[in-house]
Amino acid sequence: MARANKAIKNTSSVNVGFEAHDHTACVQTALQAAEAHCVAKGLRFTPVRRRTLEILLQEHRALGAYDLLKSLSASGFGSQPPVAYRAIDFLVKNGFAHKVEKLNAFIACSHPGASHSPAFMICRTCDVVVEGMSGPARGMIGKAANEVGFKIEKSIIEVEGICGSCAEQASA
Amino acid sequence: MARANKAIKNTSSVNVGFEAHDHTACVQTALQAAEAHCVAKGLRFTPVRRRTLEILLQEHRALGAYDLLKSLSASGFGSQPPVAYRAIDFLVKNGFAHKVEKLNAFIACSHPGASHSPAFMICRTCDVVVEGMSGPARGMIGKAANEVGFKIEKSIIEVEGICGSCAEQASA
DNA sequence: TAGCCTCGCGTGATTTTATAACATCACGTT
DNA sequence: AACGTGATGTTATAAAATCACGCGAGGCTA
Repeated sequence: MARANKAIKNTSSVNVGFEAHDHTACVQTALQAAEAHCVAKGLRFTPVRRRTLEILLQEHRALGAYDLLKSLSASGFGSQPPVAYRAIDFLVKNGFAHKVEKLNAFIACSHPGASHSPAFMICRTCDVVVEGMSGPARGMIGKAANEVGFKIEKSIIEVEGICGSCAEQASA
Repeated sequence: MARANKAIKNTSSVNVGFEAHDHTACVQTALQAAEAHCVAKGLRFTPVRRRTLEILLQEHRALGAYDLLKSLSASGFGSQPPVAYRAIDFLVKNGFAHKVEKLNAFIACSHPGASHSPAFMICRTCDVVVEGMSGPARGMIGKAANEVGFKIEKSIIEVEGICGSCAEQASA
């Protein structure tokens, strides 16, 4: 699990770090927001699903399905892949989490509610993933799509590179 | 191999179809261009690598590594995964082919030479993949990256949706 | 030309990621 | 209580990717 493990070494994100960021509270807030959303939409925010989102929120980084599965089974849920994949599917379908295709990994949504197409910046050194926002069907690709009559439904935008802190360390 | 097989049913692309498009010639041209590029750069365009590119060019669609492997072994090359992956790595590294992350599949480059960041349109109905062009680090994500000091090295842009011909069929 | 080095290739084995298929259980409806 | 639906759990398997080892062809130096 080279790639997945590589991600583990980094726990903070570029957004966190200064003030002591009450992560516990922010996780709770996000969970409550998700719960409210599910109630409103008639979705079942079951224990596995809730716990899965909680793990993603706590870790605050992209986790592989099998990393999640490990945590879930440690939490008393099933230990077989479908347990994790089904929970992930639910979260992704409903916008609570996203898949980072480049990493085959999943991350809690940073902009819940805001119906958005996510765009990820992935540091190749520390594997931190930051979610920016992006409108769908934009730029040259949107134009190209129009020209050939292609109707964009979903866009995947992921950029790889080096983040600010890693760049500093490299030049230091 | 659900996803990979699904792709098989479509052999043409939105770019092909009117005139009888001499595909044999266009494959040969592309191969010769690749060969020339390798000679110029001191790269070894070996038989497996050449054949791998040839297959991708002939098929003119995204192929999984194991689809490629099957063709390669049928052509007299090795039958184990590394055979395909090593050839693919070479082609991707040198810009002769691209990986479509969303499909875990590979496709010959449509704009060889033009040092570009590819952008793919993927039809969810027929799985045809069309490569558009895109400058690196553009749009909102480029802006967001600047703001947080993230240096973009490579961008992955893939949009999913429905292509012109599939849309027509659906409405017919 | 012999010795050496590097790189590409072939193979076996394994790891990582993802799905299929099927039984059971909880819940709401009738 | 009977039923349908959807969530969960399990076994098994498929699909995608990598590791590790050895061989051999080509260049290089001596």
